[in-house]
Amino acid sequence: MAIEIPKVTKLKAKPPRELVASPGFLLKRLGFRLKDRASTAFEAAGETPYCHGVLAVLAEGERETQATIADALGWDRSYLVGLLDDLEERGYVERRRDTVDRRRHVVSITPEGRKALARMRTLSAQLESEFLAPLDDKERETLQRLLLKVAVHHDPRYAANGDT
Amino acid sequence: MAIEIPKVTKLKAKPPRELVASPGFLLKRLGFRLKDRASTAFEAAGETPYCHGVLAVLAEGERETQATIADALGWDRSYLVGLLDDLEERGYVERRRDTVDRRRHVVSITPEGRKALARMRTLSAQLESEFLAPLDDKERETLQRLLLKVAVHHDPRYAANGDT
DNA sequence: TTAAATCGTGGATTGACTCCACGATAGCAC
DNA sequence: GTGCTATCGTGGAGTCAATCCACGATTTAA
Repeated sequence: MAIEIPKVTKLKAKPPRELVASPGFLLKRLGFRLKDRASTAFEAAGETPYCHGVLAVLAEGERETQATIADALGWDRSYLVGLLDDLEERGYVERRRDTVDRRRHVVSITPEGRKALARMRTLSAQLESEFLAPLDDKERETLQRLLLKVAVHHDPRYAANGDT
Repeated sequence: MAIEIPKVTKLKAKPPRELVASPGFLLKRLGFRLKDRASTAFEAAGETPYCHGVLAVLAEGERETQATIADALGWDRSYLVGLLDDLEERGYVERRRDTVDRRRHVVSITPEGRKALARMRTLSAQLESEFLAPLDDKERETLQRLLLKVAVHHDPRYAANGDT
C-alpha cells in the first residue's frame, strides 16, 4: 500500500467552491446548460429555439422586417436569412417585398406557423418547469423578478411597455 | 475602468414579451452576456476565464491530475492541454509526471500562479458586482441561493461538502 | 443627377467545443 | 511471468454558432 491515490474519483471531482459561491458563475453555467437542453429538446421535435424566437416576435408584432426581427432578438441580420429560408420552406412564415420600400421584406406568420409556435410554447414551458424543478412557484417568481431587474439594467428594451 | 458600451441601436425593436416573461430565457440571455463580458474583461487583462477556473481548482485541491481538473470543471480533457501549456509557459503552474502512475501529470500551482489567481479573483468580483448592479446585497444572496438550488438539482457535485 | 445610406443576402473567418485515435503506461486474469 | 483491457495526456479533424465584410438593389438626401 504505497501512497494514497484517489482512484478515479468520477463523482469526487467537485467544481471549485470559489466559483460555486459566485452567482455570476452559476448564471453562466446554468444559462449554458439550459440552452444546451433546449437545443436538444427542440431538435428532437424537429424545431430549434431560434425559430421559436422568430415566431414569437412575429406573433406579437406586425409588419416586421428582417432587420427589426434581428434587432428584437439581438442577432445579426445575416443569421436570420437561413432561419427564414427554413421557416418559409415549412410554411410557417411568408416573405413579401414591401410595396413602399422595395428593399425590405415584410415577414408574417402563417396559421401553420401559429400552430407550430403553440407547440414550441408548450415545449418551452415544459422544459423550463423541469429545469427549475427544485423551485416552487414563489421562488420562480422571485428568480424571474431578479433576473428581469438585471436584464433591464443592461438593456432597457427588456422593460415592460407602459409601466414599471 | 469603464469597459463596455451597451451598443444601443434601435430602441424600437423590443424582444418578445413571451420570452422576456420566462426565467429560462432570461437565464440563457444573461448567462451569455456575462460570459461575453467576462471574456472581454479577462482578455483585456491578458488572461482568460478558463485559466481562472483552472487556477481556482488547483488552489483548492492537492495533487490534481489533468483528468480531475477537467472533471471538476466539466470540460473535455483535450481542451485542458492548450490551457495548461499556456499556464505553464507563463509560470503559473507546473506539470510533473506522477511517480506512482507514470501516465498521469500532477499539476500544481506556483506562487506566481497564486498571485495571478488573486488578480483574477478581484477582476471577477468587480465584474460580477458591476453586472448585478441593480441588486442589493440581500437580493444577490437570494439569487445565489436560488441558482445554487437549481444547480445542485442538476449536478449534486455543486452541493456543499458536509451538509445539505 | 449624383452621393450616401439601408436592406437582404452570400461568403469567409473565427473560436469554442466535441469526437476520435494514438502511444505510453497501468491493472487485472490466468 | 504473459496477454487483454482500461486509463492517461495529447494531437488532429470536424461541428456549429456567431461575426464581419462585400455586393446588388433600392431608397433617401444633397
